[in-house]
Amino acid sequence: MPKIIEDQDVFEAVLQTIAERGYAGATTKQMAEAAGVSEVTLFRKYESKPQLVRLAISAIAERADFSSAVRYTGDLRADLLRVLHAYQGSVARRGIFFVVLFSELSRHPELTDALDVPLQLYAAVGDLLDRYQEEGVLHEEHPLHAVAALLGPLIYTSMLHSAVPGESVPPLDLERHVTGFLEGRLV
Amino acid sequence: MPKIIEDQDVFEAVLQTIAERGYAGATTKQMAEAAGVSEVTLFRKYESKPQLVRLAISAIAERADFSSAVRYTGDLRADLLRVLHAYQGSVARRGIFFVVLFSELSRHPELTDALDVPLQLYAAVGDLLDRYQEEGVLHEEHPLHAVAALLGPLIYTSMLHSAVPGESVPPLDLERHVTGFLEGRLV
DNA sequence: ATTATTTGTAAGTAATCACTATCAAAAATA
DNA sequence: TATTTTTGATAGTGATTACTTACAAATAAT
Repeated sequence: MPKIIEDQDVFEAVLQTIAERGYAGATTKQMAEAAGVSEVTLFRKYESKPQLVRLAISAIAERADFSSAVRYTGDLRADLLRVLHAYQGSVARRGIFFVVLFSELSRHPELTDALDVPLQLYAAVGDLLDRYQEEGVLHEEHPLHAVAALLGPLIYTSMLHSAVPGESVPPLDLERHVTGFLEGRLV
Repeated sequence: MPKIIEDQDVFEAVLQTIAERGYAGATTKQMAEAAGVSEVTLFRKYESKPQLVRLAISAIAERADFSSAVRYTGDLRADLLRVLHAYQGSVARRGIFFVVLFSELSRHPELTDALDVPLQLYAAVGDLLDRYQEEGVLHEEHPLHAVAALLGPLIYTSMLHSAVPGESVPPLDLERHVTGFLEGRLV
């Protein structure tokens, strides 16, 4: 009973499984089950586990299209909000996937190139902030530190959210977060 | 050639190994090697892998003693700096361990109680920030969101640091970070 | 209707995992 | 010195891993 297998669906299931069990902890059997596909098909079409994961990451990165979200318009607040919404929608939403990526994949040499995807995103956000610094709108600091202040709390929150299910940790209010980033929290 | 095995050293090696390979990815063989101890000894003394990890986490939590770092003095800036230094020194320093803890250990039911350690720390920091909010010194927001803004960037930076070795990502300037947290980045 | 393609099932591979049993050697204790 | 305790080396357990082979069945293309 061959059905048409959509790569996109398989990739989605793969990333979901990794987000839940970690890269080493996620078995190809689990991935196949999550994708509703036979394990054999996974190897037939994608060769190996690292190759499958690599393809999945590339696919999601293409679809996310951060490059269009990270752009300069002169409206700092709007630019930051757009970045945060894009990040929230496509990265933080996948639970803790990128955290796992960073903490585990860097040790798997055949997968380290997958790290380029988020690293380039962070660099792009850094460039954006750097431009506003040069304009004198933002205080001077290492752009990557500014990126940390902007995206770090999102990662932290999604981390907490995945560890403590329920409503004890409400989702970040992005507008408020941008305000805190720009104007601080002092009354 | 029996030598005296110090639990503390073994625990340190265990956490180090997990920080590097993830919980599922860290083998008992690797842990034994890192500790300079035979793998058999690990099982003789600590029973099983999850038990060993549980003991290691408890031991490090006891030694860290965050409760003395998180306290109210009325000097907001000093209180925040003290918290950040404590966090940087004992958590962020262990590479990415706590991130791995959050992303993986929540799936291993026998280890979930280890999550209480950082969760209680975050709650304590939240209480501290909440108090300053009630005094009218800080803007009102969900305390855990304020904690995210305070600690999230540290986690993000240590994540980047472990993924991209070298000097491309300089360590966070904690004083500057507190300033950004309190006063924002707008010129 | 025939063929080629795609998938599933079943079985099995070698490697690795957490973990155990056995025995000898080194140190601490007496 | 004699004895007990602690550790290491070796070998092995069954389970699970990523991955393969072989064959049948379902669809798509012709």
